[in-house]
Amino acid sequence: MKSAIPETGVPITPPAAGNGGDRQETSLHGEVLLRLRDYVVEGNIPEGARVPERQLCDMLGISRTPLREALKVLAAEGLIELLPNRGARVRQLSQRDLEELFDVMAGLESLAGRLACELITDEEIAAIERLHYEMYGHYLHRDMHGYFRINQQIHESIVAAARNETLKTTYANFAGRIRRVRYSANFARKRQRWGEAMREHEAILDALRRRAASELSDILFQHLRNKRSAAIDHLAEGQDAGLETKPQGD
Amino acid sequence: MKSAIPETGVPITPPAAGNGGDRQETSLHGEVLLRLRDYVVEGNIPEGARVPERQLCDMLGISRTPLREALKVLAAEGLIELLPNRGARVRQLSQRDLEELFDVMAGLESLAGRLACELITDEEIAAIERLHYEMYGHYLHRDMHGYFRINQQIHESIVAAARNETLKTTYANFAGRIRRVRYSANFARKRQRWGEAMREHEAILDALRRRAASELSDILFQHLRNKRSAAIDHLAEGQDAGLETKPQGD
DNA sequence: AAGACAAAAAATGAATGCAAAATAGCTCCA
DNA sequence: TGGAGCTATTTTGCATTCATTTTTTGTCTT
Repeated sequence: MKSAIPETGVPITPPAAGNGGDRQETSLHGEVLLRLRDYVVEGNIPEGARVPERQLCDMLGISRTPLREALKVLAAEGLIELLPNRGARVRQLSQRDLEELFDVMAGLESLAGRLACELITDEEIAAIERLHYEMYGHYLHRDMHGYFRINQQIHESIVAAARNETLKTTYANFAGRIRRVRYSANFARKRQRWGEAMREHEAILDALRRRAASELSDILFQHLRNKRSAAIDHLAEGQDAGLETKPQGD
Repeated sequence: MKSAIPETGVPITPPAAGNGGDRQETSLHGEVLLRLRDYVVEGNIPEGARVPERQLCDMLGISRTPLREALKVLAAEGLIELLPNRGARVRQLSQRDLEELFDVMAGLESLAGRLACELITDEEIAAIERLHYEMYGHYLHRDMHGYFRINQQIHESIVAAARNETLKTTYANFAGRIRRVRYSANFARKRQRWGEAMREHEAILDALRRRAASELSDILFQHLRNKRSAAIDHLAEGQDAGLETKPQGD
């Protein structure tokens, strides 16, 4: 068997027992969609690898119909590619694709900041401040993992403060697309960039406190632009060195 | 028959003859997707109306499998809703939904402007200038339809100048979602707003000439924000007056 | 022995079939 | 006469089946 998929599969619903989780998710195909999306996003399938439907069906314990529906949706989301008569592959992101994705993310966060300034409460800002100082602590301790976790929380808080569900959903979609590279692009050794990022975050917080929408928008865009450069650089190095974007646990 | 769909249906492929169009689009489901998307976007199905699968199948001359795949994709795109066990409905956009969508569009155009400033050529700017003056002509002649057509071309040119296919696709997606309301939201009577819009467009062009990215970003956002207000106002009036968003030809 | 052709096997795309859920239609009762 | 409850029809969700297309494998030719 030349399977490209590691055998991590667990059937979706223990064949006929009540589904243990309280997730009221109806419809098999919806469940399949969630499962498959996570499965792809988390990098369980090698990029560009062909993914036989049958195998996924066996893995998920379903028939091809709902699976194919889910695949179509994932393709529309940009996570996978569907080649006519030749099956599905995990979409391979070129450097250009990544640049584009980062830029769109930058635009979305920039927008989020702008909108957030309109209605954000003092409490929300205070919460972000707390996250900021927590992140600063991780920075001082050189705790990369903790830093990144809080960093994401800050950005998500800003998106949440924009009070725009459509934006939030779109943001989450794009975040999912680049999640795998994001992991590997933690500019691990770029100490200098790290310091820069901290300063940028201070500027973000400052602009947010003053509700300076336009300014915050600029800062966020530039911040993400810099992140993009760091990620692309890191990735390019990694590729040159032959390092694959290996999936790594959360 | 209580059909909600007007009988405009033409089978996708003249049953067994070679497909007349040179559109090499393979795969029935892809064709169905395009057809159905247009069909929905153009407002052929009343909002919120239930749409039996069978009827769409008959209309398109296909079986339910590819149709359902297309429906799932359209749902993921936000054009329709899929209620479990209760079929598909054309998504009804609340006023809040529209506000959110307009804001996201504003963010995307704002981003497009910012990016465009980085690489746009003098020729591209000249082309936009030509469009601008053409639009100005329509403005002077109070030719609403022509004005709007060129207006869209200008905005699309800016998005194109951003040189970001991902952005372009995303933009197109959102544009499709609000297309039906856009038509009806031509702030038809708002002469004052029209003049404002023209002035904003001049500012856009000015910033673009100077490649003033940040400034252009602000102007575009504000421009779209104003458009949003006009659209929402108009729509609210229309609803009060009981005017439905009736589809109108291109 | 290498490449080309052909047949077999497998995978995809779409249609059909079947069970469960929802809607409608109808009867019966207050 | 109006409404609650039950039955019948329709509709949805998923599995299965069938027809093409692709891929693989084996053989033959040069």
